[in-house]
Amino acid sequence: MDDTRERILNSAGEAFAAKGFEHSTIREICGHAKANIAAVNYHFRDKQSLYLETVKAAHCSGAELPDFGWGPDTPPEKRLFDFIRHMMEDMLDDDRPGWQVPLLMREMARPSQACEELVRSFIGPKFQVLLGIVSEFLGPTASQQTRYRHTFSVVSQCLLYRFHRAVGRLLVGADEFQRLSDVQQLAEHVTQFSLAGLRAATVASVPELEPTR
Amino acid sequence: MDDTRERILNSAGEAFAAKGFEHSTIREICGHAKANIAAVNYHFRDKQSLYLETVKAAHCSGAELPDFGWGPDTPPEKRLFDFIRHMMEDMLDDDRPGWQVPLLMREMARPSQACEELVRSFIGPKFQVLLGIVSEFLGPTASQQTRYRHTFSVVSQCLLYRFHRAVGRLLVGADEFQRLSDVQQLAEHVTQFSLAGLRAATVASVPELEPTR
DNA sequence: ACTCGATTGATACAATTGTTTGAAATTAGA
DNA sequence: TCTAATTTCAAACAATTGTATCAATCGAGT
Repeated sequence: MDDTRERILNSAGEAFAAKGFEHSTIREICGHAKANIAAVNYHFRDKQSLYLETVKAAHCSGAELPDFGWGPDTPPEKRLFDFIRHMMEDMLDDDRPGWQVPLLMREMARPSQACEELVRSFIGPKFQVLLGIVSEFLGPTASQQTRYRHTFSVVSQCLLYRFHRAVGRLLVGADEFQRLSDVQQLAEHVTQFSLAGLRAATVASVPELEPTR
Repeated sequence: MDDTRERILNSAGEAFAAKGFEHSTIREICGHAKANIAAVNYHFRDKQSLYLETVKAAHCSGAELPDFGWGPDTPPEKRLFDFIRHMMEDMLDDDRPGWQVPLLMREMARPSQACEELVRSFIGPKFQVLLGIVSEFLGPTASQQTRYRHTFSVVSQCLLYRFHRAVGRLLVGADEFQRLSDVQQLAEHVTQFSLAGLRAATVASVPELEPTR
């Protein structure tokens, strides 16, 4: 029965997500998992490999690309909002069970060896979806650089409220920051802000079609 | 002669900036500073206090609010661009001497006890400047929440290229990401994108001027 | 029931690290 | 020059941590 492996993986996930790699000790992980110290050496090789397996498990069982129920006639505005809203929910909903998302956030904040596969199999696909949506706004004439820049401009707004939470709280006060982090309102704001930016880029790239739209 | 203190502070700054708090050892710091191990106990109290002093020194001697030479008639568009451009230069210019900025970036990425004063005396003032510029666009009727949200939307775009550099490189390729990180072009893009978002908010807050879409 | 591989368990090991200590050396003031 | 405070130095301490060892235990196939 390979139950021990699972227990350790789970306990390690919690520990790594809560306290990071360095501050998590094998003894504590195994203690919480009711396993022997040597089990981590047997089932995994060492602490580093255990961490890699943990990250891998996180983005496998973790949040997957959801089916938004988009049809071919779903307007890009709605796609953009859905995507942003989904991303916000994933990142900002704190009282959600599971260590997976927090662990991935931690890995993103200070990338290690595990980041490469994380991007390839988790972040990358999502990025491509957003890149597609953004490209619908920019049109076929936009350069790849332009597409990238605008996509980054959109995601960056989502990332801030998670990755600079501490700074945000100190800047505007904890309670105000909490209010600002309301997923629905935040998604609406980011969508509106980004829509304007995207449409402006479209206009700018086709100078002869100036304002009157 | 209190030269040893300075040498240790400098050496510690380099180490903390390069490898972080946990991976920097007192022995290595003192070795590089040609000081005795016990000197850090004598001049500072312990490793933690040394780190706090290092961060403090970083944002004191580090980048200060520059004089942009703005006059009372400087248009907010130019102020916005100047601010963004300055922020980009501070964060993205890698081959600049000094460990100060990298250390502050590290502290922002994973805030510790030192973050509080960092925000108060370094980030806060800059944030207020941008908040003022943004408010010029939004007008006096905008709520405080709206001001905050738009300010965050602007800064977030700047932060991404520094704090998610590793992910960005993996997403679009190292060379492409390098090209995307060109300060001048990037500042222009973020300014354009943000200008559109800010102007759209202004329009939206005055419903009777709705665009005929 | 027996055997062999897989798994678990208690313990020891080696290395690192932050911190402390107390004596020596240096410096500054009278 | 003498003295007292400041600063440096080498060494050791205590605690932690990842890893390795090797015997004990378990489980399934024969």
